[in-house]
Amino acid sequence: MKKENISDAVIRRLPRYYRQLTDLCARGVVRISSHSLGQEMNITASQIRQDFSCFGEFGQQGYGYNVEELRAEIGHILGVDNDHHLVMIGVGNLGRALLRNFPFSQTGFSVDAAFDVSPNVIGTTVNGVPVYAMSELEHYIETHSVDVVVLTIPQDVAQDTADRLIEMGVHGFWNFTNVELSSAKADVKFENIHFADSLLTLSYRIANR
Amino acid sequence: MKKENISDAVIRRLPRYYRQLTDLCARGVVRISSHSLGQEMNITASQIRQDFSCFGEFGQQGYGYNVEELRAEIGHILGVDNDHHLVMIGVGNLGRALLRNFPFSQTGFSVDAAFDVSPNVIGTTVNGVPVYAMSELEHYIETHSVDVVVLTIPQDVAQDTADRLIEMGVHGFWNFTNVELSSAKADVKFENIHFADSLLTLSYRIANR
DNA sequence: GGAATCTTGTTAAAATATTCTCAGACTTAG
DNA sequence: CTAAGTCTGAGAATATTTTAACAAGATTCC
Repeated sequence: MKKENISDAVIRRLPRYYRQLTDLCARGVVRISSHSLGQEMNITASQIRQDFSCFGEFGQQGYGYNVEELRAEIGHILGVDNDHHLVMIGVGNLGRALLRNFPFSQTGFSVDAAFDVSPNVIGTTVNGVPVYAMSELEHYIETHSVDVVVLTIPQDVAQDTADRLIEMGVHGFWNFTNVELSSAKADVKFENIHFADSLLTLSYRIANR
Repeated sequence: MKKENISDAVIRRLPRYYRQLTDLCARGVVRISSHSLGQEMNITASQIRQDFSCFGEFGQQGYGYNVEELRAEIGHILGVDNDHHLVMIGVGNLGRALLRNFPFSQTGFSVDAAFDVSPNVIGTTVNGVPVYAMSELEHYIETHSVDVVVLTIPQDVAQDTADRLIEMGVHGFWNFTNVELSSAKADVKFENIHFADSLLTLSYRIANR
């Protein structure tokens, strides 16, 4: 039975399923039951079936799931076959590392442009992505379709920059700054990578293990 | 009433409290009630009080919380005043970006060394951190105290490397590779930064907003 | 083809997490 | 000093998430 509102907990597990299924594909596994998938992932079979059932019926009784088919379904749910357009704001060490290493295309994103304030990088390209001056951002957004903006900028300009972009209609932010961004508009989505938060939870857990 | 087992959900909120309190400190705010803190953070006052009560009684009826004091308490719980030792394995674009930008010392970590296989970086220093050959890793770990290892290496060597290190007594991993690491030992803690998972959840949410 | 075995999707139960409520302690203002 | 107002921490009530149970469909093996 398809569900209307999918909980955040479920959504956050989807990429992990997708990864595992990609791996199974690569290993040539053709079919898998929720039970064995659960064993591999250290998740209960119940949870897996419950999760999948939010989106449809992908399995067959007595057989299990076809790995390739299930992978495609979850990929589709996550939007890996979309053609989302993305621009990066801030081409410092982190921004450059992402442009060079991260497989954007495998996740359904094409990186069209990057922006920075530094004359050192303006006019260059990083891994084929042209770097423009921040002053050109407004015009760029108005004349191109941009689904997601990656924020790898200093934290003191993060909220202001986001506000400007939201005003121009951007509704997806991949935020690497150490601040909690927010918007009055409910359909603007923020996804944060908070390095410090992550390391601090590890700090807590190794001290209290 | 202090609790014995703290849930993961609570632990993951602590760094956010810490960040907000740091900000309040900087703004010169001396006291704050759970209610107003909740308003600023978009969290219910109940949840805040419930969370804090897992660790002790930090507030005062009729007054609220002393910002500086509460910040210190939470910092202490998270271990920002610890002196954890950390080494980085893999000095590619991402590793370098972290070494250059991430404020390790503010989170209670000192970065003592980095390791890589590439002759181009072995023998250099990045932001004051010496880069050694991977072949020296074993000896280094045996002769130094290492609490956390940062893994910024290719995913195909991630689990093997982790296994070697666990064998040598490392029990904290900050994992940036796109694989799920695991260990039979329960006191080994993994904290993952899965970039792709993060972007995929954003992809889902902008498509289903 | 038929019996035994699997395995799903769903519903129910159990476990967790969040929110509500309120007595009692403290603060502030007069 | 007193009265009115504020705010915490704890316990109770909800809500959500996870796990268990199971009927029914499908597969496999003989």
